[in-house]
Amino acid sequence: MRKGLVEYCILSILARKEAYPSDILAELKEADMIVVEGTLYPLLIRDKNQGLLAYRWVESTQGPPRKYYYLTEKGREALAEMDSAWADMVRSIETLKNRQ
Amino acid sequence: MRKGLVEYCILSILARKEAYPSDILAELKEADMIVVEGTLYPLLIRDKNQGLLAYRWVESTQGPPRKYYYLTEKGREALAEMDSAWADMVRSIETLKNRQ
DNA sequence: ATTTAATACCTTGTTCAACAAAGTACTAAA
DNA sequence: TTTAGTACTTTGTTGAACAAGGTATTAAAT
Repeated sequence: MRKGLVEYCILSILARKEAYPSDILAELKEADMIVVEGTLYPLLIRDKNQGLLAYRWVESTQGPPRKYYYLTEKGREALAEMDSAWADMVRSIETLKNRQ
Repeated sequence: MRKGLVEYCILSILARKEAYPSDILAELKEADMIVVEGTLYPLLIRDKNQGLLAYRWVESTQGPPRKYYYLTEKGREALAEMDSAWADMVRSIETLKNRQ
């Protein structure tokens, strides 16, 4: 019911611009959301296999080439549903909290 | 990181008034948060064993006696931390979403 | 050339919240 | 003394997230 928040965050990040894993981890960290590599990589692979994400190789001047991930159309649709589910969840909590 | 939202909801409900499981399920449902018995009962027992909740038996006119659960002082402290964690999470999502 | 350090990516095994699908026990009315 | 309704419990499963490793590539240092 409320699993997949990390996935939601990652799709949200990639909705703005393509990024490679270290970029994503850095953005999550800036938002005070600590996620480790062992969580991120399998998640990216899973979403790629489901057709939500795709990637392209990009050469780096400071090391090995990087996998830049970006949202597919299917990924944007999935994100739209997650936006809705997240809004529902926030509303649910508010409902519970504001009840007298 | 973001597990335990059901637990958060239940403690929030019990922070207002004591309740027995069916009451809790009804309140969750009103807030559009579907939780099943198989989730609720073990969770109540777990939190009771951790000292966050306690219960008292109350006779019912329509069936067997009920376990009315209520928050302990330790439970209120735990809830305060969850309030903070939830606020952090909402803030994190907003941060990610509002970035240009 | 060869080692070292940094970067990038990947894998295996574990944990535990939540769920599914049962079951048991008690109460009251038929 | 069944039947139906309510209340509570248990066992097994799933899967997101984590912990703790590993391999591969690149560039700089030796």
